[in-house]
Amino acid sequence: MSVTIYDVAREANVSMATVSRVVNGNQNVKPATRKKVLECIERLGYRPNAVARGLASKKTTTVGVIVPDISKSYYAELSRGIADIATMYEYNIILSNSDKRPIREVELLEDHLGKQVDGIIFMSDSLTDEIKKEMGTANVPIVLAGTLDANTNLPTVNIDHEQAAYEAVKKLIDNGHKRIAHVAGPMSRDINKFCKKVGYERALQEAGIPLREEYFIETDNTYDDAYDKWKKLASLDEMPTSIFAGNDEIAVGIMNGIRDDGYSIPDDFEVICFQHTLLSRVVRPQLTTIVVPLYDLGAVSMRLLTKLMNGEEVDDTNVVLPYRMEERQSTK
Amino acid sequence: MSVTIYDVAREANVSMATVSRVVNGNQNVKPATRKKVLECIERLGYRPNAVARGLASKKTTTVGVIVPDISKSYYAELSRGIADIATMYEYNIILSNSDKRPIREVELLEDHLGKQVDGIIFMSDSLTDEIKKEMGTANVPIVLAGTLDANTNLPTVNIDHEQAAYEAVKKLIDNGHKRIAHVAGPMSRDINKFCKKVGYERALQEAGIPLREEYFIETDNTYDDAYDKWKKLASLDEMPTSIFAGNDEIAVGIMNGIRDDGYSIPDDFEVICFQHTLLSRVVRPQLTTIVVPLYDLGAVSMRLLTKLMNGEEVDDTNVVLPYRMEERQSTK
DNA sequence: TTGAAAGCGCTAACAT
DNA sequence: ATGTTAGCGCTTTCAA
Repeated sequence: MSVTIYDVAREANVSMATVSRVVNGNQNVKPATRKKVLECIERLGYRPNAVARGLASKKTTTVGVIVPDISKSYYAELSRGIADIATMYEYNIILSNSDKRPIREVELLEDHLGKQVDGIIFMSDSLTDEIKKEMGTANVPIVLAGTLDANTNLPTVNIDHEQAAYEAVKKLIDNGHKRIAHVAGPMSRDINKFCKKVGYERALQEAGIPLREEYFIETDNTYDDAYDKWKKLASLDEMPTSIFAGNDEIAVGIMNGIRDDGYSIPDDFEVICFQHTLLSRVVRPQLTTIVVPLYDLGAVSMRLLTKLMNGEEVDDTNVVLPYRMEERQSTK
Repeated sequence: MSVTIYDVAREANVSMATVSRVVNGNQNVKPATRKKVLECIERLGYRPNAVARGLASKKTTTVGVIVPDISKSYYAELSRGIADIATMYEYNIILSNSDKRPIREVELLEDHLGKQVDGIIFMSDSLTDEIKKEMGTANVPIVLAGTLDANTNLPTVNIDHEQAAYEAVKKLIDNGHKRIAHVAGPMSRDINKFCKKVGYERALQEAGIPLREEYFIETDNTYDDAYDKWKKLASLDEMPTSIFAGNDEIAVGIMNGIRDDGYSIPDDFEVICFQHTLLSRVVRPQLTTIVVPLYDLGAVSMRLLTKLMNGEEVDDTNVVLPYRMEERQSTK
């Protein structure tokens, strides 16, 4: 079949061990032998079998990435950050979509572990007890990226969503608004429920503005749903004068609703949101946003994972990355 | 360390062969034995080692996916199609970004082959001789997804971009336009150079409209570049009256340029483009587009690959998928 | 229906 | 600096 290390050894009149040393860049090889071996490798078209290597060395230089849906640009961007750092440290990535389904998440974890990945980066809306239990059986490090970790002590990488939401709403308050709606993503996502919403409420309370149930709208995170939900807000006796949206896709849905009703932004309504995609910059008016460093979340997660896989001591395994606000045209 | 097939065998008082049969669903096992083995597997928390299995069976149930940039929604969407079919056939995916760099593409192919993937799905702008040569050394099937294949006979999955471009431009012509610009993606991408541009030219020629050099604009496929390039068109003595854009991101750049110059769409300019993202639907006016079935391109590629990996006879390895035009507000 | 045994292609002591 | 020799954990004949 295909050429093995043994074929190369025979061809070069050395042992497999020597070929192995050459392939792995071990210095204990006489330059002349190295040259000879390299020539045979080239001539025979030898390509080391990583599976055999993995079995023998118990390391696959592969990490698992479990993501809700790679077709969402949020995760696509994050994954690119993961991939670049993985490449830098010579790891491959096995990428799987969970669609946030707990059963599937457990299956995938099991599956990746069976494939002997050296580590895993996990993303989800919320961690079930089952998945936590499954993670407990893993013998390789796991890092949660952009995923809240309630009462486990798994390594995580995040931004301070609560504070970011607070600042976003604070900006609206500072601009004089008292009627501020929050059009959120699904509450099944912990970050929405325990961070963004909480930050929104904290800002209002701090300003002495009472919370109004009718100003809180939950969406399924899609443009279309957000567009529809605008009607709810529009039908209120007392409409809000500004909107804090969970992300830019939601914000654009709301914006188009506002616009189609003949109102204008930022004159009639001010809008602010978390920025996940290009959308924020290309719609008109451009959206004022909290810029989420998605690429960095991925990159830092992977970097953290490499340390963990190396058995390095990590002082703080709960990394919090900075974010920034970008003021554009949807606020004054 | 971790529990192996041998541990299970001992615990269940059977041979490894029997455990292997149970794990692999082989029918030649007495139900009682199967039950006993299954219990031990459960009790010991045995998890089959896919690396060992891969070495022994010479199949890894893993396919390689080499993509220019997963953070682009074009490829993210396509990859999701690949992933879903892969899951259906119980394959894992190793996903790598090439950034379209030929050297990197060759490295990645080599790398994936070394990992003993059972097949590869490859995406790129253009195939260099080196990559074709490298592909020749592969002992597993390779499918090109959304990637033009000049004079090789690799399996491919595509839509008829030339015809689609022709129809898009034809629509503009039918709407009475004679001054039609083509704002294209980079010509380094074969599909742009040999399909979309050619379809544009064919439509014009067929209508007896002479090609004008100044109406052909190349961009780097980004919103920002397209936005800048609008100025070129705007500065012409005789501006075009309609634009055929390579994709929606380019189209939105052009649209915003048009709009910022105080013109209106579709009254002053009509715009049509290929649809790669959500953008087409959420901008106002919504864009008339050629809808590219990205998910299906991925799914069909993976389905084709499974057949090839199974050694099935495939009558036609150059699949051409249908597309459709969606008329929205950027044309009359 | 079950077991024994020979690899799969490599790494990693241990020798020399 | 190089070779010898066990495995790594599984699948897969071949026997029984």
